[in-house]
Amino acid sequence: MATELGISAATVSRALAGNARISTETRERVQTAARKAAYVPNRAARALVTGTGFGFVGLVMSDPGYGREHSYIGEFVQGLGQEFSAHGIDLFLAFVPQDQSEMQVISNIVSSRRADGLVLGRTTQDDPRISYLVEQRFPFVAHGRTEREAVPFDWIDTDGTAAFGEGFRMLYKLGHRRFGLVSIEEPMTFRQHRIDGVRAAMQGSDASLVVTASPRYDAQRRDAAIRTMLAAPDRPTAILCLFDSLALSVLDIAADLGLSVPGDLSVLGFDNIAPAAHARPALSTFDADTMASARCLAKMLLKRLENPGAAPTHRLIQPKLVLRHSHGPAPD
Amino acid sequence: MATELGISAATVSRALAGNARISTETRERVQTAARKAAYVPNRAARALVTGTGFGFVGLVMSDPGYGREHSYIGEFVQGLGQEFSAHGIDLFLAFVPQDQSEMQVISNIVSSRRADGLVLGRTTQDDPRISYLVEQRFPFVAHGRTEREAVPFDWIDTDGTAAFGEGFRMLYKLGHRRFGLVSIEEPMTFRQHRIDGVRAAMQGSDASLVVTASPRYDAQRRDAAIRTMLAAPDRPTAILCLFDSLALSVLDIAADLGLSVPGDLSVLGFDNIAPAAHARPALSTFDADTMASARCLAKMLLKRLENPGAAPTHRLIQPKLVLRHSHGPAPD
DNA sequence: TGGCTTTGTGCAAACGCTTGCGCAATTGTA
DNA sequence: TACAATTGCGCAAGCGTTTGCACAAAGCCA
Repeated sequence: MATELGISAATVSRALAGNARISTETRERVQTAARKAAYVPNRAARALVTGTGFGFVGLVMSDPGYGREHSYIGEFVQGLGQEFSAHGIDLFLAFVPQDQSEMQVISNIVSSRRADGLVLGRTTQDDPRISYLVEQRFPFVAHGRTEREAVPFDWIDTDGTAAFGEGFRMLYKLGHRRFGLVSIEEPMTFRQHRIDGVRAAMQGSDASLVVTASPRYDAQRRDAAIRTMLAAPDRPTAILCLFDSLALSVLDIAADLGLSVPGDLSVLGFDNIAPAAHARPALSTFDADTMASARCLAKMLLKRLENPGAAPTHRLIQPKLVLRHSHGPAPD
Repeated sequence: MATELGISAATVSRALAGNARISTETRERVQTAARKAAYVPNRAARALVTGTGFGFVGLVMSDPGYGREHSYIGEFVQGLGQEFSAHGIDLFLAFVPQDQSEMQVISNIVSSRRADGLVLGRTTQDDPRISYLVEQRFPFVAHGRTEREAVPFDWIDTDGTAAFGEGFRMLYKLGHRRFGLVSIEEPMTFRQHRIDGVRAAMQGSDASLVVTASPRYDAQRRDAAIRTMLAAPDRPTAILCLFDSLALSVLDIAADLGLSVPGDLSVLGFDNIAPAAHARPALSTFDADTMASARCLAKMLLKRLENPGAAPTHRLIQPKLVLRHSHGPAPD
C-alpha cells in the first residue's frame, strides 16, 4: 500500500474511491502514485470489510450438452465476458457436477458469497432457481422468461413464438400442408414458446402437425424419433426444429433415407450455430444474435449490481430468418 | 460462524481444516454443526490471512475467433471446468479487451491475486506470457509447448507433427503427389509443428508442396488465398489444413469452383470441430480429444497448486485420424 | 509422586482494506 | 470580530478467518 507517501491508508482508500471529501491535490497525488506503483487494491480485504464479493459473476452451466453441438454457448459466454471484463468484472463458469443438483451449486455460491451476481441459462417452467434467488435477494439475470412465476426479475429472451409463427407461414406459403415439429421432452420455457408459435400460426388453416420429442441429450432416441417421423407414409413435407442440432440430425437422416432436401422435404432450424452454414444443403434457420443478447444480459446484471432496488427490466429479441438452402416449395 | 456452540473460532477453524491437534469428539461436534448450519467459511477472510486467492483459476481468452467457428474452445472450457469444479475450484474467463494486451491482463491478474493459477491457451513461439509467469513464480499450465524457452513449465500438447506426417503418408499412398497446405501467418507453435510434420514426411519423396498462409481471423484474405491455390493450373490434388475451419473453407470454395471432393481434390482437417461431421462431404480430420486434454491440463494445474515446487510435467497427445468422406484416391 | 512430554483448547495478533467519528484548518455569515 | 458551517485528513475499529504461542489437563516414565 502506498501509505508511504506521507498519508494514511484511509486517505488513499478514499482518494481511489473518489466519492469522499478529498482535496483534488491529494487525490491526484495518490492516483499518480498508485498508477506508477501498479497498485491494485487487495480484493480480499475489500470484500471482507464491505461484505461484497470479489468482482466475479457466475454463469451456471448445468447443460451437459455444452460441448460439441452447442456452439451457441460459446457466443453467449463471449458476449457476457466482453461486457463484464470491460467493467472490471470476471465471469466464472459454475459447472454442476453430476452428483449435485443445480440448486445445490447455486445455494453454495450464494452462501459463500463467491459471486456478486449470477447469470442463469435457459429457464424451465416453474424454475426453482428463480424463486430461490429472488427470495435470497441475490442479484441475477436470466436468459429466458418464466410466466408462471409471480416474482419479478431481469430477463432477456428470444421471441420464439414470433419466429416459429413466421417459419410456419413461410412454409405454408410455399405450399406445405403436412408439418412436423421436432421437439424435446424437457419443460424449457423456450420449448413452449416455440411450439405455441406454430400452433397459433396454424390456427384455422388446413395444415396438419405432428410433433415428436425426445430427451434433450439422448442422440439415439432423438434419431429414432426423427427416423420414425420421416419414414411414415404420410410424412411431413416441412419440418420445424426447436434448434439447429435437431435440424442437422433431420438433414442427416433424410439423406440416409434418400429424401432430397429441399426437394422432398423442407427443414428449418433455430439458433444459427456454426455447422448450420456448412451443412449440405446449408440450413435455413433463425439467428437471434446470441452474442448481442449476452451483452445485453451482462449490462442488465451490471445495472442490477449497481442498483439492487431498481425495477426489473426485460427484453424480447426478434430472431431473423436466415434463408439458406434447406427449404423450398412443397413437392407434388 | 459457529462460535456459538461454546468453543472458539480458532478451534472451529482447526476442526474444519482437519490437520491440527483436535480431539475427535470436538471435531465431530463442529463438523456436524457446520453441516447443518450450512456453514461455508468466508473466502475473503481466509484469502486475506493466508495470502492465497479465492479458489479461482483463470483461462486467458485472447482469441478473437473464440465465437462461432471455434467450437473446440467449448470442449476445452468444459473439460477444464468439470475437473476444477470437482475440486472446489472455479474457472473464470479472463477476456482480453481490445484496448489491452494479453500481458497487461495477465500481470493485472497476478498482482491483484485474483486467481490462484492460470491456464494459457495455444502458445506462440517465444511466448512472453510464459517467461513472465515463470519469473513471477505464478502457477500456470499451458496448452502447447515452446521449445525456445529454456524455462520449464507444465504443458500438454497435441502431436501435430506426427499427425500431419500420418496425413501426408495416407494421401501419398492414395497416389497424391501435388500437395497443398493451408496455414496461418501467426507464429503459433502448433503451426510450426504441423508444417514440420508434413515436410519431414515428404523428405526424399517425389511429392511437391505449396503452402499458403493468411491472417488467422481474416476470412476474406483466407478465402482469397485458398481460391488462388485451387484456381492454379497445377493445383494440388490433396490439401492439408492446419485446422478444420480452414478445411471447411476449402470445401466451400472447391464446391464454388466446381471441383468435386474427393473426386478432384482430397481435403484433410484437424480438430474435429462440430461442423466437420455435418459438412458435405463430411470432413476427414484428426481428433485430439480436446476435452480429455483439458481435463488433463486441469489436473496438472491442480497438482501444481498443491505442490508449487514439483518438477514440471508434460504430455503429448496423439491425435486420431477420423476418416470420413473428404479424401480419396488421386485423380487421373 | 514428581517431573516431562503430549494433547487439546483459547488468546490475540495479523491480513489490508473501509468507514464512522473527531479534530484542526479553512471558509462563510452576521 | 466572533461564531457556525464546511472541508480535509487521521485515528481506530472492525470485517472473519488462520496461526504462533501460552497454558491447563492428561498421560507417561522412572
